[in-house]
Amino acid sequence: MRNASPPTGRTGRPRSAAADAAILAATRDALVELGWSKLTMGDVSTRAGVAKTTLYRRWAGKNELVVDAVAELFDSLELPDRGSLEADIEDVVLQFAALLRRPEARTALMAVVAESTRDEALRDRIRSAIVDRQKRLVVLGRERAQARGELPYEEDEELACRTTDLIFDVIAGTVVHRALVSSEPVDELWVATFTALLMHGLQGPAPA
Amino acid sequence: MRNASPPTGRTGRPRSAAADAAILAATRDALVELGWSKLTMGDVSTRAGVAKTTLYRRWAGKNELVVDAVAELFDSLELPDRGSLEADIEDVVLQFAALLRRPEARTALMAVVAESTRDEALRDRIRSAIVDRQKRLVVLGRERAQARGELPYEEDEELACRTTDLIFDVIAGTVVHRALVSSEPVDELWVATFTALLMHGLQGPAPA
Amino acid sequence: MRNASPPTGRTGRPRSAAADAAILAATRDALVELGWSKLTMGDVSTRAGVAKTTLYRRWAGKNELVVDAVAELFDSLELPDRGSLEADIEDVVLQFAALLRRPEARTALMAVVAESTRDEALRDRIRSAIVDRQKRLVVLGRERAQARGELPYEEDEELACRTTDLIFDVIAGTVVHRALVSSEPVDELWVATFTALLMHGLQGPAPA
Amino acid sequence: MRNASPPTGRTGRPRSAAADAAILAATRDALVELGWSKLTMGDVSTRAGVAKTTLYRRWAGKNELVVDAVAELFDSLELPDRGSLEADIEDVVLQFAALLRRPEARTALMAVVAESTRDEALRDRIRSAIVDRQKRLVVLGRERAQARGELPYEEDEELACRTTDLIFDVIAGTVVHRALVSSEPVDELWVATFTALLMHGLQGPAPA
DNA sequence: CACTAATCGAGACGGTACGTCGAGTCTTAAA
DNA sequence: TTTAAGACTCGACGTACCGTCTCGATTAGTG
Repeated sequence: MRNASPPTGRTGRPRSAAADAAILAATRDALVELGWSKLTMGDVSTRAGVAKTTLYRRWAGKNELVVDAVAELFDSLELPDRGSLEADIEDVVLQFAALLRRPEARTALMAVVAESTRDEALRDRIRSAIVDRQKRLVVLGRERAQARGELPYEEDEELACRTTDLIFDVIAGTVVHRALVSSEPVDELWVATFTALLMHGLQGPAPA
Repeated sequence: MRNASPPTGRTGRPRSAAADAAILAATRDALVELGWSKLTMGDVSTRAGVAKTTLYRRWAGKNELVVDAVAELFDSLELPDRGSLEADIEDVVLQFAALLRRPEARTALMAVVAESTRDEALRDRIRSAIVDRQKRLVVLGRERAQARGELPYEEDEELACRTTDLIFDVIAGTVVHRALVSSEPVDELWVATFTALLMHGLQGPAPA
Repeated sequence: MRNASPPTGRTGRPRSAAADAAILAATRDALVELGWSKLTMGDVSTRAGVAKTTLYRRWAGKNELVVDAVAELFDSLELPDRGSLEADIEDVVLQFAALLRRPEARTALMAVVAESTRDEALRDRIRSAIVDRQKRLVVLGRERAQARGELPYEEDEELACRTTDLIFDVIAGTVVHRALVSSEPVDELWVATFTALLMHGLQGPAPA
Repeated sequence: MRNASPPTGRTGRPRSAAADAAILAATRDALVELGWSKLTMGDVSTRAGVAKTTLYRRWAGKNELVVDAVAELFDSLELPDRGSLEADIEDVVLQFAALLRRPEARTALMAVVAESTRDEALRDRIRSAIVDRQKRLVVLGRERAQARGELPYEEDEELACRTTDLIFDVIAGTVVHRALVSSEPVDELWVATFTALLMHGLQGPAPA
């Protein structure tokens, strides 16, 4: 998530640390008000009280800036222990849905994914700044469920990893699709139905 | 999927039907070569051998044009009868994954969804041109499975409808997330695993 | 001043005579409201309640249309017999100044002259529709002055002609320059001063 | 003749001085080749090797740009001392006629005057950039003639001023009308005749 | 009376230029 | 060396008119 550092030399005026924070906050504000496509670098720099050059010295462009500005929103997701796997899933799905109701998150997430379809570096940045960071939730949920005896321990390391990825894609993908593509509400009724489906899927015989 | 019709009645030179087709084809070509963000209206009009004004007379902007251009790609999806629900699902998931490997589809789909987060009209257009049209596949698959005895008949009309929506979001969302967000391949092994999960989920007790 | 006639054939629907008048009137109205540069053919056709094709069937373009629309304004100039050459000149200069206060005349005259600097045909059209037509005033004034004994008869035909042209250029040019370039008022005091200058010039010895 | 200055004070990159000259030169070139009505801002910017925005940052539009570009052509007019008022006038009239034979001058002068009939600011700009600047020639000619004893000293300041204006309008207006409206050549014969007329006019009794 | 041929309105068509906006870079002086 | 300020080049935007074209619908005179 870190952006390019000063070239290394130690002399000269040091970079303002406050500027970084101001820029990211300004970016989020602008996303809320304007959305991705109408957000401009000039506007962000004005809001942050910073020159455009300062901004370009730290981020390569709009995409990189927005990924960084948005990524930390996803860090707010947590997995409180609700006592059962089913309850844990419902909880995190509702948190995720709430996050996707924030305009800066919904608009930015889809936009950077769209850009990343033609930009390898951006794809990596998204994967490391967002995807991989949130897989921790799936791993943690599985461990708790195993400790509770709700799920068996999986000894095949690679199979466990594939299952983690699958579950992550099913949960995140389904919620995003429901909220942003189908444009339907992610309410408690729907979450309960979805979670039930997922629970049954997970409790079936071990996948191939 | 139809764009705005000529406002008035019968007089005046009629709109060229050929232009519509040429413009949509040019749009898809441009998406392949340039991607969403570098696609320009001027370039599309040039490729189509059409004046820019002709293009704006028929579509309000880039978003609307691209939704129409891409929507018909999705019409190529079919649900051949493979003899079992599981096989049918695997088949259509692979088709969908193949579609998402086409650059014009992957870049455009996410981009218009991103734009739609701030544009009610665009959201409706996406829903009617893409989402609702492809739900037919889920409905058809369910009917075949019921005919085969794989799934029970559901008498509660509204419940059936909610289930259709859920399954659609799970399948489409998961595949899109795997392919475009996680950036992992949708290969036969993964499809089999995912389908197995889904089958177990469906065969569990009726959802709430 | 006449515009292109129907190709010669006698059959077919004849051109509407009313349309011509409506178009020229609409052109003058538009000149008053918009000035030369913002006058558009489409706007004129709308004002005249006529299709654009009808307009182009009769005039080649904006320049030709405006010359015709404006030329007849200049026909309103007259040379009443005020009893002396000096009084006659003052009278016609004031008339001309009044004409140049009309917005459609001031804007159109200069504009078509500007266009004519690069368009031989337009130059001819201006000369025949405006310049030559108004020289009659100079000729008439000279004849009256000669009858009164204010000016000698000139027997050299060609010299008389050159003198007519010179006086026309001096009067028209000076008034136009005062009104439109220097942007100063052409009031009675100025007219008296100018006429006095001109009278002395004319009463000097015969030019070379 | 100066165009709008940078609004604020001292910070930021200063405007390129070279650009100003390049743009004005390019404008004159374009006027020669294309004439007023086919001159485009985009073309001027290309010729000058400058971005269109740079051009608009300095001039409000085509009119203002052309006035500035043409004004300095008029600065080339000079009043050499030929020994008599009559000879001085003949000389400057011939210079002015030569200037009006240059395509960029003839087309642009009339065009901006035409535009100025509907634009107060442009009228002022023409007056200050062209009219007032060239009146110096009349003033200088009068002073020389007075020194030679050809003309009396005028003590009434305001009357002298009005006379200066009148002579300027007579000379400039007549020559322009001859050259551009009547479309007749301004040759030595015509100039001699015109100058003779003017000399007699000036030597008559003092105007009212 | 039907036929013929040019007219009429409406408005879509391919173009060209408009004047504005944003991207990303560069050049100042100040810190 | 970074900073704020702002001018720079470039390229796309969406609009406005241009002058042409294609329609269906009127109008005459002619056959």
